[in-house]
Amino acid sequence: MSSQNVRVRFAPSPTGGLHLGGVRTALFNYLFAKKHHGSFVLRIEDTDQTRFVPGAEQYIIDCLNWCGIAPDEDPHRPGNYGPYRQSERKEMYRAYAEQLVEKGYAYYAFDTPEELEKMREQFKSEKNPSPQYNHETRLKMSNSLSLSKEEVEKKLSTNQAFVIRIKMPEHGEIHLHDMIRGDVSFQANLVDDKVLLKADGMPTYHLAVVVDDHSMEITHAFRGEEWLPSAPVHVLLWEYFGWKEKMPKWAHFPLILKPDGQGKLSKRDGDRLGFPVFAMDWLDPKSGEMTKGFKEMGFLPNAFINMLALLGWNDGTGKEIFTKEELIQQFTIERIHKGGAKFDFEKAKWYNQEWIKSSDNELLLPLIKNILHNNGIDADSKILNKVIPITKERCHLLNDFVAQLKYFFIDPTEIDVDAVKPKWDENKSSFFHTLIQEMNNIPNWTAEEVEKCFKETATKLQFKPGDVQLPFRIMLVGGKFGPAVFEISSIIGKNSTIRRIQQGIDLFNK
RNA sequence: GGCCCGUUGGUCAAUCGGUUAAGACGCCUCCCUUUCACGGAGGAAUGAGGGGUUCGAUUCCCCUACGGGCUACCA
Repeated sequence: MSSQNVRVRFAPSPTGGLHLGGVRTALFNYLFAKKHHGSFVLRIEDTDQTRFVPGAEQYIIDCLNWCGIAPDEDPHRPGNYGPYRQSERKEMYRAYAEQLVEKGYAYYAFDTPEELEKMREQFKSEKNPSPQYNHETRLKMSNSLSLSKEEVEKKLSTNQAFVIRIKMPEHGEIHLHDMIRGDVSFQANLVDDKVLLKADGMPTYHLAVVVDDHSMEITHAFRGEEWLPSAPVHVLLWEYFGWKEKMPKWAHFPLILKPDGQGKLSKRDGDRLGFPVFAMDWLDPKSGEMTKGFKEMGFLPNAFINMLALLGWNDGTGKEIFTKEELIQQFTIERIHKGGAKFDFEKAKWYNQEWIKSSDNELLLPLIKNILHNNGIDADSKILNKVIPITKERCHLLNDFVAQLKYFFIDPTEIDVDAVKPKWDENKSSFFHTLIQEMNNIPNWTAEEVEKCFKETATKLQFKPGDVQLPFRIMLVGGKFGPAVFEISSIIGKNSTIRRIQQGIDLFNK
């Protein structure tokens, strides 16, 4: 295979927020394309007009952009294979479907939804709870196989609604080579006569995916495992159209599962367990409901894709932190797992923390500044530059910076009184009074000077510095956390330090 | 029910017939630190079950069990 012309596609339907699993599918496509110097295309599968959600398409593109895996070709940046929305390709599908009917590989079916329902009721049994439209039942239904030529002509000429169904063979096996799973085979007669063209003239996924992958010259078709059962239909279609030689190589990715219980991870699980499932905030235009995204939750895009890539894939060395470039370099479809993986938000946060720790100030500063601003704190960049490096190892999420940084800019609003009060007495009170006086005499307000002053005062009043250091920290910070106290004191300055000590004394004396 | 896919610690997972069955997250202990974290050192914890094949199976095959997906004019 020539590496030059690799073309892969991510083909979501614009029906709502972009799910983790969707992003990972997009990511694997992207990595594969980039590794082989090929093209990554975004195709919008909007053939179900009843499920169309305005804004969802742009949202998907926004998500991919945020992740840093923007497509090379999409509806806004078309290449030579447009249109990139299936709704705009509508005309071509009918001709292909008709072509199949002519060749005898498909047929017209006139059954109404009610009739289909009736059939399913009628043939339903304990042994067969969901009867199919297949070689066993199709002659009992209303279609161009069961009806006379005249009847069919009449229905067609009177514009009676119809669909086109594939006529699955009654014998033989259909083989498929999956890059992850190897050979997979299906009994042809066990697959039903799937609808190819719907009554509204739109194709179903089955027709569209084959026609479009062919006309867009897709070389590798990657999708979630949920598509495996219908893969034989697609393989057959490639054959029936006479395109078998150009059929893309397949790979079906394992599913991302719920952390607890079992089943596919859904948006509901995120709501229930308190973590995001969508890449970015999604505002449903119909319900007005807002669903949290990884971005807004405080994830770095590189951490997000790193985490996703390692959910079901690894390079075999035990390495876990990868830049996007490293992922592109190391990625192979064959090393993707076969089994589904339960999503673990704790591990996801660990990835983010690793990325925060190793990210440069230039990258972090604008993001943090913005988050602080949204929390009512307008932080000075000069101070932020000093303070981010000494607090970032404490943050799993970008939003954690609010708590870790707040006290550098404003006096603490919540003070952990309980950590001090039990051991607070007259002597400590007077120590801090003295400390204020001594501090007033410090000419150069540096961490070293503050520390020296603090310890000398403590010794002078016969305190072990450690006994008064915790109250000092709590006065400045509000709680038992943060970098070295004297460092903090030096950064917030003499005035703020003294003010907070005074406030602390007042509070603890109460 | 049928079809398809899967199954190594709580979770993510390495191993491509021979290992004391890696590593990571989480958890626990200790060290560093008179805060929290980072860092460091330890610890508990894994091959679903049964048959084969083989000198030797986590690894290959079969069966069972379990889990998941699909079974729409949705993708």
